Amino acid sequence: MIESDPIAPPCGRRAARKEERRKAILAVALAVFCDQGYAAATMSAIAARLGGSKGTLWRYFASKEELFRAVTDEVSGRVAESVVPLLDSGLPLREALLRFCHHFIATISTPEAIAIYRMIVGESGQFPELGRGFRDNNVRRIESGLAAFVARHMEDGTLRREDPARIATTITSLCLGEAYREALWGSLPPDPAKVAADAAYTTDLVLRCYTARPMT
Amino acid sequence: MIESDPIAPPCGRRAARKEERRKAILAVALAVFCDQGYAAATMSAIAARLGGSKGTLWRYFASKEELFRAVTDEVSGRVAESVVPLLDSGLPLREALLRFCHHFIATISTPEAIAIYRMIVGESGQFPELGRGFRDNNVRRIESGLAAFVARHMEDGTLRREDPARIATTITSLCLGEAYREALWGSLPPDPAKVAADAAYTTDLVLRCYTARPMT
DNA sequence: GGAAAGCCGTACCATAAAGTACGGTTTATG
DNA sequence: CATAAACCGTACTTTATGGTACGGCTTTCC
Repeated sequence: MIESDPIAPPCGRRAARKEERRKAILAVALAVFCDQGYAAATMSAIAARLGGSKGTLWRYFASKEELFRAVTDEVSGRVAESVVPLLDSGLPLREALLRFCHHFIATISTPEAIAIYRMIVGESGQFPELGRGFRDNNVRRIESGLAAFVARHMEDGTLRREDPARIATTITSLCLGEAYREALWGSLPPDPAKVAADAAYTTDLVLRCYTARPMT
Repeated sequence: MIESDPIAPPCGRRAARKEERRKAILAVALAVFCDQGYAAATMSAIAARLGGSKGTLWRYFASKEELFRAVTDEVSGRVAESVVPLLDSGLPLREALLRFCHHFIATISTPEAIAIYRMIVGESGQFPELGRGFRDNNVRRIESGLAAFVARHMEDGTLRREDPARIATTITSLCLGEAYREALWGSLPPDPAKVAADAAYTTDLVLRCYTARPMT
């Protein structure tokens, strides 16, 4: 028998198309899930919006649940990825922290982010891995990044030496202020002024509490 | 005064039974919704667990959605009621705040509280009033209570004069620490040690930042 | 050029759950 | 005691949806 090509992971145009199709499905499913919610979203709706047929959907994902999981997996960590690098900007403490908080609050208050979070929280009674995945892929990554950032500033003497993980949690908790709450509980798009205010307040408070030199 | 009559509302015994029945339905529905989630809970299951028939359910509530709304209405404000009075204990600032935080964190980390919160957040994409009701009946009441408490301690000079509402929000945000997160995202019953630690941490931080005399 | 894979469209199946209908029974009210 | 309301049990209707089956069309691969 003739050997097939042993070295060709990204082989053939066929596999490429397949991958592309998969991404397309995930994207469409994300959109539909986002504006219908998990329960209300139907596979038929997803297929329709995809422009394809239902059969194709089941060729890629064995069930609605699996598709949903794939979607959340795909999306999990997106916030962390977009926001953690900001902490390596090399800017001075206050500016770096402020930028981080601002971007972080703005990102998680997005209608899309809110919709995903709602689904994760809402379904994690039935599927606990959803909540845990969110915690591990998003929250932990962000707080690890923050903790490292904080620790760096302890090294150079700018911040008091306290538990960096605690401070990281404190920062993310404080970021869940008025702006975010209005989005989550009030179903309103975030008000940029409030986002900025919450970011500034968080930054101020943290610096006030944790700078090495006591406040004046 | 009404003597040993077990049910004492002013109306006839018939209306009383009706009210009682309604309460029973709400209680059962709450339980079923809590451990199945809104979508997975079925009216048949509720009727079964109630020991009654489906017809009865529809005599009291026109639809599943209406029943759900009634349940959340009934439950909304429960945390506020159980936790706000703690602020009027007359204890010194630190003790009062610590007690409040401890009780607050413990209450909202309860499996039932988590289950209800998950439903409210999960369904408030489809029914925005749910989230708003939660915010208005629970969050706002709690934070109003806290703000008044804080303002009182500003009056007597214990705390710095800053925006009491902001400080109230800060306190509740800080209470959503490790213990609560483990319950919400990790689907684990709350660890009493962590609850206590989060309460203590929150209290310390707030006092450190907002006591009138700069920290030593 | 021919085989195979992937895909579309559509029709279909099975199931489950919301909501209805109804006859018979208990229970309060007058 | 008679009436009417509330209620139970059960069977039924309707609708929606996850999931399947299949015939034919298009694209990729050799």
